[in-house]
Amino acid sequence: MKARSSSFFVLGMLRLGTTSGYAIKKATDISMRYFWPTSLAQVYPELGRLEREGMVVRRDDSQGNRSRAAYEVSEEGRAALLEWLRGSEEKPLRVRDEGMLRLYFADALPVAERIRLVQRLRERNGATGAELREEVLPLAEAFAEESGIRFPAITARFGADLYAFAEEWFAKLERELAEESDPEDSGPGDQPSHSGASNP
Amino acid sequence: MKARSSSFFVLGMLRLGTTSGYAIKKATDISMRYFWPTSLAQVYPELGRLEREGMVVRRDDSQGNRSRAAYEVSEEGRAALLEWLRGSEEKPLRVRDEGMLRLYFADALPVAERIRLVQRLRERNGATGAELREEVLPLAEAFAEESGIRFPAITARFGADLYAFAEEWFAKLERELAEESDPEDSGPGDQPSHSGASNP
DNA sequence: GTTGGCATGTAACTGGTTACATGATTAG
DNA sequence: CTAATCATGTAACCAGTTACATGCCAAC
Repeated sequence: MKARSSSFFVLGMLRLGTTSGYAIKKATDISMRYFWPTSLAQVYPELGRLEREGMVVRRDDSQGNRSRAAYEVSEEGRAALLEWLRGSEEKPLRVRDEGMLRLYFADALPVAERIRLVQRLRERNGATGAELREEVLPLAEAFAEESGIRFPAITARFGADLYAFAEEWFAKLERELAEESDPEDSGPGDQPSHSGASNP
Repeated sequence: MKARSSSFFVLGMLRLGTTSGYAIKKATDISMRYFWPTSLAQVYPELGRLEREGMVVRRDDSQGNRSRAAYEVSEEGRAALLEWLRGSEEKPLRVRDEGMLRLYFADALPVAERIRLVQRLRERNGATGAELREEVLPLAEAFAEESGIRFPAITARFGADLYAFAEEWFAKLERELAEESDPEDSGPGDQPSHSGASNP
């Protein structure tokens, strides 16, 4: 079996209780899209591959005239998943993000627009954080309660905390840039020294 | 001109003072690889496209027998970059990471191995954080000092802080899991209730 | 009766990586 | 003298996305 992370993604979702391709996509959109977005056009061929490799077994689960497949992870599939989970060398978390690229080049913008850019970046992180906190975390925690499966909730929590951190970080940068460009606006009696190597 | 982020990446790097394709790749490896990894096989064709579109001007910069091209951003190129930097709707920062996938499915592992997985994830974030803190940040700050261009350093700082946060978060999770599975190991007089919805 | 969700799949395209191919110059 | 770095590019491949194509069923 070829070691594609997408295969393990599907395998893992099946082991978590989802049975059909459609269900995998739906469940992912709710809970895992922040760290592993996917599409149906990826899930279906992957299920086919896994079946051919004997990692999953397909069974018909049609309801009346509406066809549906139900997949089950085979013994080999379980073993492969476990082996992958144990896999030792962890590649670094790599982000590839257009927003960060904009930040990197922000010197090209006039000061006021730099601040607006930073503000937008703060807002988008805030929005993602809120989604995770308010929508996916509660669901993941409910799932943990009823099933005893805790790591989906832990993952959601990490996402919520991470994006909250990013939001705060950008909020702080925003304040600092605003203070620099507009010193009179700082608190009463404040000497707005933009000097010392303050945080960002 | 087609709105590919890779075009703006190259455009931006040129505006930052790098002149050749090779130099762009090298500079990226040092400073921006954490948020925008790239390869020569992407940079060269991109430079070609940008030239055909009139965004950059290629000039020969060969040193003796060693050929080298030097690109300069045209007026149109500068305008396009600026427009892109201003571009309003900021797409959410999307991560796609195998490590997080492992975390999500970690319930399938026996407890001791879950902890080891979390430990590995902590370590990889720590390693990336250290690289950013010790290698890229100093360089970016030196560059800021000599050029007045600050946002590369700000970006590096964000990366350093972000990965440090992630490291701490996983360290905390690691401690909590260890305490749960091995209650005698907790501090003297500690009632190791694994109950209350503590952080992760 | 028509919109939206359930359900499955394929085709075309895009963006990116690794490997290949070549050659000059410099540092050890 | 040979390994590393500078320098440019192409070809083959891979993973992922969007768009297309089809049809059932429930809700409004």
